[in-house]
Amino acid sequence: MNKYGNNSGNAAERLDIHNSEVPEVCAACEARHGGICGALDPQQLLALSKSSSRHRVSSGAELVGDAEAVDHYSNVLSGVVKLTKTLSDGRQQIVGLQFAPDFVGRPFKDESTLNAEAATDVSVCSFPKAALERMIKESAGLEHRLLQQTLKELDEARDWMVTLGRKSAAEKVASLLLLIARNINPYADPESETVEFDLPLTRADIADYLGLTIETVSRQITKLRADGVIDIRNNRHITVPDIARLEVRTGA
Amino acid sequence: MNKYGNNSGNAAERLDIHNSEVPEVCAACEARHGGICGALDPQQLLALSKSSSRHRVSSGAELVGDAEAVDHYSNVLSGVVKLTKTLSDGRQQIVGLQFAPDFVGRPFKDESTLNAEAATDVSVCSFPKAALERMIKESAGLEHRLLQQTLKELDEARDWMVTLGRKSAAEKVASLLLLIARNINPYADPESETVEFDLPLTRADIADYLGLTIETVSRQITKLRADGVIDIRNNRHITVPDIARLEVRTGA
DNA sequence: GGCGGGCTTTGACTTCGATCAACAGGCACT
DNA sequence: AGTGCCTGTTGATCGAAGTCAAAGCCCGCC
Repeated sequence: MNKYGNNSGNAAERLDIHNSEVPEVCAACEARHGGICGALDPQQLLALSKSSSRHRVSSGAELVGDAEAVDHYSNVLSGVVKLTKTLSDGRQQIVGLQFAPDFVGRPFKDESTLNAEAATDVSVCSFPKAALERMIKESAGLEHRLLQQTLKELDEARDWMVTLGRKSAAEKVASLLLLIARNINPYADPESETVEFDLPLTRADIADYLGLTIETVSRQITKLRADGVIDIRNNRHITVPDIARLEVRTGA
Repeated sequence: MNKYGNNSGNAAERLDIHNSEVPEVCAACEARHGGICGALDPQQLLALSKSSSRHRVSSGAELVGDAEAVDHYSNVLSGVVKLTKTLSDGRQQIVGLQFAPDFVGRPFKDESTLNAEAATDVSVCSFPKAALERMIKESAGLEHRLLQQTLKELDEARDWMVTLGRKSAAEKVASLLLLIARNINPYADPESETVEFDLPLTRADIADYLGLTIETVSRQITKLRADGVIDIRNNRHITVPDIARLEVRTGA
């Protein structure tokens, strides 16, 4: 079994013979709508798809190791990837969550400065670092998409800094639930007042994302449930009957 | 007095007549070494400099307001700019510090999502949003520089998330002093073990950057001084006799 | 069905940083 | 010199979140 877990397959095997058309594997791909591949024309898509491949990564498996040489990038197609940093004494902090169709990787650096790990079972489309960097040089649109994605991540990181630095434990937990509710199902009606989803994170993950302990996270979730803001089944399945009530709990 | 404070002057007034040469105002500019203007050739530099102008912004003045329409971008030439976010009830968090020759502004968005304010007296080179965005379309190199700068800021934001989420108050204060020591004087020998600088932030700013109160910041600084890790004169001038000893205090 | 291990919850107690309050130093202005 | 303001320091007390400990729940496995 390779580092991606099981069930890998090379995308190039099933390419359409008409190379002016969108490659079959890319045709219904998340990453072409909102993801970086949306910047590519059919010919470029074909070129990239020749060296790309889809993988399933099982929960807990590592996509990119901290301080490890990076030789490939990925697009998340489904599932959630957590980006973590660890201090020398073992304290850990999740610094970002990547949902479909986000890009995973740090362009223009040979070594990763963080750890990317599957929080749930994940499927990704991976391609060699060199192939993408070559394509960046040829396609201004691709670099533009990368810039847009990076700016989006920077905005999100800065929003989260406010959560980490200035919110109470109760507000932090509410903020996380809201973040997940808004990202986990990209096709949900954003106007709908009731939302339902499976938590992609364990209590330990939540604690690491919020800068809390698992006990504190558990207590705050219990309180939200006791107050009727959320409903929980099997510790993971969450129902938010009224998103606006959850928003109030985030502290703005 | 305009919103930049005093002493503004239009750069185009003193342009060299040989337009294949680097414009005089840009010749010795910080932003051409490491800043985004380094990506421009002399002709492009001339074009941009025609609509750009240098300003002095006095400490405390606002460069960009939150939720305000953005019509210009800037490069920091000297001094320190703080980027802040504020919750509806007034709690504040500094989400980034910009030193020379950093770029200030959020490309491709009409409204700012944060507040940029001069932490010290600052000098900047500003240019219209439209001029830069036009130039981005023409020069792939410029967009590449912007991407590099954005990736750098994202790395910094994520490092800081670890500080906010997982470090003790003592480690936070040490981390901040180290950050400033490393950024305030770009020409200092990075190998030198003793460093000296003026704090560009008030205790309140430090508290807002670290997610603490001013009292806690003050106590931790007092402790570092008592332990001989730093020396302070006039509340602002800091001497670090041995950078390695400060690093140990950051919790790594 | 019963066993075992991982995840989660709950409770008792401790601690770090926040809050409240008083005061000290520096500086501008009268 | 004297006053007032702003920034920073120090002390006393409080409370939110951490730590330590025990028990419950869920699920796979024998």
